[in-house]
Amino acid sequence: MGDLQRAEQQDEHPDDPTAGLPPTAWAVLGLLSFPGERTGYELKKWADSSLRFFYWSPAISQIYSELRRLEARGYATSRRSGPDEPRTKRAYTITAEGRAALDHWAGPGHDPGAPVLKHPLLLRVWLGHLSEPERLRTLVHEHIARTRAELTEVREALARAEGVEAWGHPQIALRWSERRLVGEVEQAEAMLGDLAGLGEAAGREEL
Amino acid sequence: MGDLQRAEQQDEHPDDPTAGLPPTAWAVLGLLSFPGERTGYELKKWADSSLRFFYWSPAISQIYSELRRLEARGYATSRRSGPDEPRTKRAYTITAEGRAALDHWAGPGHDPGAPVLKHPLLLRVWLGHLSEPERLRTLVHEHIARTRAELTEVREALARAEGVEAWGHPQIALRWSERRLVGEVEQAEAMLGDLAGLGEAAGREEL
DNA sequence: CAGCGCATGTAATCTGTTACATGATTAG
DNA sequence: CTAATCATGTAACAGATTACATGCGCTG
Repeated sequence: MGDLQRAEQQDEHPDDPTAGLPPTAWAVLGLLSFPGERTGYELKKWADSSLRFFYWSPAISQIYSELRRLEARGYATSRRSGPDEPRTKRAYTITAEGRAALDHWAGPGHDPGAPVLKHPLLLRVWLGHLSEPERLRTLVHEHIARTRAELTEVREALARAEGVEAWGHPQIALRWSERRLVGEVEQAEAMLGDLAGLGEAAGREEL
Repeated sequence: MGDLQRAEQQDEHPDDPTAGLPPTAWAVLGLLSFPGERTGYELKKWADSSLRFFYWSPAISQIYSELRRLEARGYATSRRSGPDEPRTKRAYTITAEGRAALDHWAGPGHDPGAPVLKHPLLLRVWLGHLSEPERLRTLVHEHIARTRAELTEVREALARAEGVEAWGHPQIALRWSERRLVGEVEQAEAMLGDLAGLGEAAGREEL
């Protein structure tokens, strides 16, 4: 919106410890805030199986670099796998400073910001005058199929989360995602109706 | 998903004229595909008032650079305002090549790609163990208010589009956005219920 | 004439992806 | 033994934003 002239300064006080980290860093640190230590690779899988439903999944290389950055800031520490474990891997743990920073980030006086949606299908529909009506309908059907597939993935994730102690909030996020995807299918179906309506109107004119 | 190892090659044939342009460029070119010429500034306002509801609004400086790129490719031409008009402005028009490229982009054999959602509120809910329950509920309420405000904006845009000839597809996209925002409010309200459920469970344990 | 909105653009920077390199372990 | 998967990283690049600079025209 209003960035025609000015950036709308998310007024960060100069000593705001929340400043200077992109949302991805907070997401990664958030992943670490659950009990236990984990490697970049594990984090990526976690992100793929839950974060991505409401907040996209960063590339693995980015996760590695965010982890290094968090460690540089003292928000996390890492440990190479000992000789007991077979593999050369590096596991990260959140530090007390990291927790404090996260708490501050989650605290009041800090607006989460508006959601961003990039929906390529809708871009295509919006420019629908460029496509064959048939083509457009196919795209919408494919989208419905893709969304249904995602829905079963969410439900699987939900089943896995069911009953795990202290996972209340992640579960709520997954339930939200489930409802959202159900809505997405309904909205796509409604749009199919609208598209048919357009076709009819055009058809009538041709008579 | 699958980008742990490999990029999932959107197999672009080497001579695909669709290749080499980011989605934003197509969105801008799409904006130009509607009759008439327009300036970067106008494009930005257009994007803010409709594109952004389903496909985010690029920064004004990016619009300017995309326009220059499109012109360099021969997909658009520009014209400085004549002495008749008061202001020094540059208006862009799509060329025949631009239309051809857009048609190809919109054509078959070219997957629009999956929608991307970045929902900071859900990131916060997901990490809800870091916040006071009260704080979380406030955030959700603020989000509902913001969404309702957006909803009236969509409806205004829809009212403006109503009746304009040949705006059928943009209208459909706006109607989709309207339904989506209605869903967003419902889902946020449902989540409020889930959050209350968590609180109750915790409350019971404390008895 | 001061200030705001219109209008265009450049430079620096940051975020994030893709491609590539490397090696170890495990399943068939 | 070989292929797949695990695991970590680097380098180059692309996409996008922010900050900054500039100037005109209109309104009060």
